[in-house]
Order: sequence, then structure tokens, then C-alpha cells
Amino acid sequence: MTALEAREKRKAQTRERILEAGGQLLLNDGFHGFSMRKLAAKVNYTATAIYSHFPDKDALLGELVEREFIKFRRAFDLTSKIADPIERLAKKGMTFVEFALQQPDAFKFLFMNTQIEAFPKVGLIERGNPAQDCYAYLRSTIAEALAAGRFRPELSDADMLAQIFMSGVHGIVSLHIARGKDPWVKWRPVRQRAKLMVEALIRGLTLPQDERPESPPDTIGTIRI
Amino acid sequence: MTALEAREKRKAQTRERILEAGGQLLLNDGFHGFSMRKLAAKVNYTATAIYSHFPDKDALLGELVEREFIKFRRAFDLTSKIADPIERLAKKGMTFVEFALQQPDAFKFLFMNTQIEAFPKVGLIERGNPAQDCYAYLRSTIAEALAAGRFRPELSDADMLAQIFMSGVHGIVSLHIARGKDPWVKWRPVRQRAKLMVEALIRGLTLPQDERPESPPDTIGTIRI
DNA sequence: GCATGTCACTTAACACTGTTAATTTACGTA
DNA sequence: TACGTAAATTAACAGTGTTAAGTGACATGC
Repeated sequence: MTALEAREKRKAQTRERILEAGGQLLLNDGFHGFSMRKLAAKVNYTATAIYSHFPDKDALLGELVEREFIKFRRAFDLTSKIADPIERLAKKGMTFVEFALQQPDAFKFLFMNTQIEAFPKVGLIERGNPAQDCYAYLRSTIAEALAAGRFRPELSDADMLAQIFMSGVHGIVSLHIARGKDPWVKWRPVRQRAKLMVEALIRGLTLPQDERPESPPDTIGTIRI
Repeated sequence: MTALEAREKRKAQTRERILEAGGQLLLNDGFHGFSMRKLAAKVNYTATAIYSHFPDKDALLGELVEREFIKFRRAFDLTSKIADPIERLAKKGMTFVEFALQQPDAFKFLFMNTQIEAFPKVGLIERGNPAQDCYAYLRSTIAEALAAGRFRPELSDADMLAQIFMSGVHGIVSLHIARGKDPWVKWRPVRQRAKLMVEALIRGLTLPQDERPESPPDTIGTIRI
């Protein structure tokens, strides 16, 4: 059995080598320049050899995208400590922005990619999907603020609110990446834009301080200092 | 000379036929499915024939997108009648969204394209660039609202405000296009998302009704009913 | 130790893609 | 009618993703 296991291990290693080289290729040549033959050359294989490790190009690209997502989630995790849910939400938004600015290539093919529509059918969705977790983090933060009665009374849908908030910061950075060099726009510094977006959305969606309930709606009757 | 003119006219007509067919092809098959040979077949030509009308595929696609964008600007123009500048701003935002949803390929090319940084060298920039105009429209609407004292006092930068607002609606639709099929997000209807985004941003950036100045700041002393 | 079979990989090929060069066809003009 | 130009064609190149068949290495059963 050790012989079989050794073979499996070797296969896993070449698979890993392919993914590693694929990540580099994607970083250097972008989606447009990525090809199976180029990738194969990087690992000294024929293009067809890759097909014994991945069903097709899209599946391979999907897996590469997943790996970038995992890096992203790691950055996102660090914002979980902040006590106030609205402050935490703001911080998460700025983390999203910072990730996009520091890893623009990863961001491009995670959030501005129009080629790979959905993630691969199998695999990703089963074991906890990192992107799913990111959205789930955002949503749970909002749900917490919602439970504390921080949002305006007509807004009670955590998914809707999470999507609005995410769209806001996403819009800032994706427009910056796509059209941030257009000479006919007097672009303001992108981080200032992001900050104002977060502030404006929070002000537009939450209750002002003097209208907040003393106790959150789901804990009425309990003491809260 | 009439014979030469006739020839030029015929050439212009086949050029037009190619663009017409190209528009249909782009609509049906999208960017991914668009090919020179398919297009040529639609107009009963060889693929290479197209190269005597357009320098290359990108130029052809660029011209097709420009045409879509002109349609978009036309729709954008129709929002100029609304008297209240904030209402007009909201309407412009929703027009932007509607364009992106109805012409996703044109939108991708214009606003989610990370390959072509600036617009084509020739043509677009010389005769008024539609994208430039759209931003200018948005900005002037905001400047008008700004002059009427509708924004919060600390917000006085029309460019900054225009960029925030544009980013908001852009974020909604671009995230919808890029990740709108992710199964782990309970996506709310995209138009509802857009509506709430516009409302939230306006609420977060403008003054509430009871804090608005009776007269706009630049017309203090004049009578206003 | 040798035959068997599986698995990783290569070769050959197919049907595409954008694009160029050379060639043919059509047409206005002298 | 001959000439020249312009618009179309054919042929070809280099590249793409992907499949089918073949090859060599290696673990397993007798």
C-alpha cells in the first residue's frame, strides 16, 4: 500500500506544481494570456498532461481563483475582534478595499472576472467555501447590528444589507481598477473615496444615535448598560 | 466623381452591414462567442474581408461598444428634464443600472475591462467621448444640488460626490455581473439592490428635509418660494 | 521472475481562433 | 480596350482547447 500511496503523493505533488505555476502564469500574463500550453511548458509537460489532473481549463482556473480567495479570507478574519458591529462592518469594508488595492490581480479575477461565471460544480461548495465564508462574515456582522436595532426600522434583511454594503466598497475599487486612469475624471484618492462610501452607506442605512433603541429589540426586558 | 462617390458609399454601406451584424452577434453570442469568421459568415464574406474595413478585432469591437454607449448616453439625456437635482441624480443612477443589465457585454467592455486601459487612440476622444459626457452630466447634476445646499455641509466636492455615487451603482451591477450566480449568496433582486443603494447614498450624503436651507447658499437674499 | 494491468504522460490530430501575404475579381477612368 | 485601384478571395501561419490512441514506467498477482 505504501507504493500506491507514494504514487498518489507524487501525483498530488505534480498537481500542486501545476497550480503553483498556474498562479504565476495568471499573475504575469493575466486571463487573456493564460493558455494550457504555456502552463505546460512552465512545468515541462505537454499540454495534454494537465488533463489528467484537471478536467478542463475552467476547472483549473476555478481552483486557482479559490486559492486567491483563501488569501483574501485570511485578511478578512483579522477584523473580527472589534466589539461594535457597525464599527466592525466599516473595518471589514476598508479591509476589502485594502486587499483589492494591494492584490489587484487577485482581486480582478475574483471579483471582476466575467469569464468564469460560477465556481466549479463539485468540490468547492462542499468543503467550506472561503468566499462563502467572507460573505457569511459580513452578513453575520450585519445580522448582529440588526439584532441590536442599529439599522433603520424598514431595513430588516441581512442579505440585502450585506449585498448593498459589499457592492459599495466593491464599486469603489473596481471602478478604480477599470477606469481609474481616465484623464477626463478628476479622481479623488481612492482610500478617501472608500472612506466616504462606507460612512455614507452607514449613515444612510443605520439610525442616528438619538433614535437608537436603549435595548436591542430581541432583548427587551433585559438589563443593558 | 459621382462614380467614386458611389463606390465610397457602397463601401460605407458594407461597413455598416458589418457593424449591424456585429451588433447582433455580440448580442447573441456575447464577447466570448464573438469571432471574425462567424461575423463574416453573417454578411456572406470571408473573415479576411473584414480587415479591409477595420484594422483588427479590437477596433471593430471598440466601435460596436461605442455605438452601444451612444445609445446609453441618449437614455441618460432623457433624465435631464427632472427638476429636482437629487431626484434627477437618483434617476440617472437607475438609468446606469438599467443600461448595464440590458447591455451587459457593452458594460463589461466599458466598465469592467482590465485589458484596454484607455479608450481607443483615435475616434472616440476626438469627437466627444460618451463616457466623458456621462461623468460630466452626473457631476453637473451634483454641482447643481450642491449649489442648492442639498448636501451635508462638510461635503462640498462635486467630483468626490460624483465618484462616490457612480461607484455605488457601478458596484451593484458589476458585482451582479461578476458574481451574481454564486450559489452561496442569497442574492436579492438586482434592481431592488440598486434602488436601496441609491436611497442609502442619497440619505447618507444629503441633508434631511428639516435641515435644508430655505434659500440655496449662493442665492441668499433672493426670494424663493 | 514474469505476465498483467493501471496510471502518468506523449504524440497526433481535430476544429477552432486572429491575422498576414499573395492573388483574383470587379469596376471607374483614360 | 487597356490600365490601375480597390475590394474581395484563397492559402497559410501561429496559436488556442480538447480528444483518442499509443508509450513507457511501475505496482501487483501468480
